[in-house]
Amino acid sequence: MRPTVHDIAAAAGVSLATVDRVLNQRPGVRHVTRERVETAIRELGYVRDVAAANLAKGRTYPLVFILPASDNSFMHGLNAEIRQAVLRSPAERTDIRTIEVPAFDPAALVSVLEGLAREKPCGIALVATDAPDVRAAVDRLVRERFPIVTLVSDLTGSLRHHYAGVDNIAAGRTAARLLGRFLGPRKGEIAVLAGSMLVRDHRERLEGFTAVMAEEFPDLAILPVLEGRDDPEIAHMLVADALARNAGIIGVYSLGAGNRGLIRALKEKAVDRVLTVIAHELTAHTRAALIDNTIDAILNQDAGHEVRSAIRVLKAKADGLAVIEAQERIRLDIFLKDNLP
Amino acid sequence: MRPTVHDIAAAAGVSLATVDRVLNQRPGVRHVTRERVETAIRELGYVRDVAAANLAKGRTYPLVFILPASDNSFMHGLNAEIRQAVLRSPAERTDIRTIEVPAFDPAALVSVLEGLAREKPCGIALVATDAPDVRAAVDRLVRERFPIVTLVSDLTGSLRHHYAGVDNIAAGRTAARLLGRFLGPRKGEIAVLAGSMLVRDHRERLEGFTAVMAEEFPDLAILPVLEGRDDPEIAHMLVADALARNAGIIGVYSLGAGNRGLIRALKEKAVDRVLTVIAHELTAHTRAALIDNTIDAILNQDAGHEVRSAIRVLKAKADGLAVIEAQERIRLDIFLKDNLP
DNA sequence: CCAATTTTGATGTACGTAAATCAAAAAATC
DNA sequence: GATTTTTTGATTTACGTACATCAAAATTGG
Repeated sequence: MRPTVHDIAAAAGVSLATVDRVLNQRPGVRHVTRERVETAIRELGYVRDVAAANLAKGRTYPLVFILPASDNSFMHGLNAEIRQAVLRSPAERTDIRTIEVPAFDPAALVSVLEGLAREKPCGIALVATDAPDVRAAVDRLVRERFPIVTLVSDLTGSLRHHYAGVDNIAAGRTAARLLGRFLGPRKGEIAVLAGSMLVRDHRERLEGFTAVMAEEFPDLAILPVLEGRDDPEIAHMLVADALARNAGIIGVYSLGAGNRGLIRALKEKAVDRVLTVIAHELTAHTRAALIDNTIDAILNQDAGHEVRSAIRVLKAKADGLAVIEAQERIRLDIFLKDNLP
Repeated sequence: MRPTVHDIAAAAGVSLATVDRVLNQRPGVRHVTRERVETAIRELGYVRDVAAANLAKGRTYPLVFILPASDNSFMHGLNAEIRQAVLRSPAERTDIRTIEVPAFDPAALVSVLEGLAREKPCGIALVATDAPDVRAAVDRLVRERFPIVTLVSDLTGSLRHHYAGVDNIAAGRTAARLLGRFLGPRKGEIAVLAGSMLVRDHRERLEGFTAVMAEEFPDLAILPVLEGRDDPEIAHMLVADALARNAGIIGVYSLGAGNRGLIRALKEKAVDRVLTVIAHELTAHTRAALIDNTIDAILNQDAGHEVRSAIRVLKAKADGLAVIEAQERIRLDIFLKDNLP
């Protein structure tokens, strides 16, 4: 059986109360005694029974999720997964609150973060907007010992404890290689549809994409990026226009949201030509398009996994426990029509 | 706050002891009283606090993993993941034992399964060998209320509670489409290297592969399957021989283990020709081959995820709890050189 | 060496559930 | 209606930890 506090007390030759004082870093223990207890803990390999501790403390984990108020399928999906997590709250002892902030608005995000310090959640997950002020606010909270994870979009260079999202540079590189290999020896032009170059994950995807294209597929020329603002209408307009004006387009990489518009444009304007299309995010629309061959491959991040991972990591950090690294790696899912879930 | 047994007792107008009798299906409760308690449970939305219950019971979960004694990278990896899980046992209250049985030997597997009934584990995970006797043995154990999950290789048509592994037909189909698309307009022959057609997962991969090849890539002809018995030496010999004798081979699909031999053969015999190669299972060898362009894509199943999933599912079944379906779906990972973990 | 202070021990209660015991009440049997 | 049997209640202990209180011991300062 694993050792208990009683075993530690016996081994260290002190009382239960003293062990408790050491374990919960309460004052009133002489330095030498504290060391004696800590030695016993190490030697017996004691690990606190988190379940029993939580029971005794009546502990819950108040968590805050901060999301951009974006009206696209992916954010809706992310929201839905958080609601699922809320349903599991009783069993997981979590108490989850979500806050919506205007998208692409660092100031709003910062003010929410500042307000949070007072309400003392035991963990914060946020879809980061990449700005110096946000980084500073996050770093401040981390220094005040709040566990913080970034979700979907990272905040490189900040002190956040963990990033629950995919490697977007790798995603862009993967998209490029898939597109390049699928196109084979053909020469032509590639249209790229993004949401906004102000968002870090989109910038990174493009960066990875152009890098591999330049290195490995010199016969494919990347056209200037179309910024669809993750809006189906704008995306439709931009793509339809590009296809109408440029007959040399043989491939499309859609690295953001708004794929509904892209798909409509492809069906209207590309019936007579063979396009190879790679898009991000598996939704009802992209799934249907993959099945009817309008899209050739979908790169996806599993929002459910991201949310569950963020919660696990925040709880672990709050308890000062280790996480299973491999379990928390968010994979880049590649879907062809054959391996759809 | 979530309701406790006390609340149920008060609501149903019975004592704590009676609630306990109902909850733990102990005898000595009149039918009408039992119903009154169950109604209260439903109306208050009571859910047993598993952590507290386990604490009170001093419960552990004795689990058994039954694995084939195969000497290949994948099985070594699977074993390593189980050892990792053993290290987490104290925190997860598991008590994991692994049993090795000769590979491809239904009789041995059956006799292990029969022996298990006496030792009363609270859950069994097995890499199934697909045979009627095995199915019967599994069904018998399920009827005796043992939670059972198949791992890596399924036992279709049996009563097993869950399958922790990938959809191998989908894997084969995906491999075919990747290979077909990568090869583009080229015509030629495809070599297929398998472990053994006696193993269900290999049969299924081949089935999916040939189906998509026939439907969508009629210009590619599949050569007779090479059975390498998951052995690098045999694989090397078979592939080297095939390449030497057939100049028309332009693609290879390796759907089993023994890729070390395949890679060596490719490097020796295919320096002067352009081959497109898809293999299964990410190991040190396949990873290196992917990076140096010997292999074009690797399909993988995450052994760590499979083991953790099997454990979660077995524990949940033992407690009669629901599992998060999406979390337990084992994905088919597709790795190009750009998205390696 | 005494007093003041700090450190330690002993003990009890609590968390939500399991499991056991024994007495009391209710129902079924004759 | 008395007796047996079944059902229910009341109470206790336990799991491993947290946390509080009060007394006792050890240490420190003067």
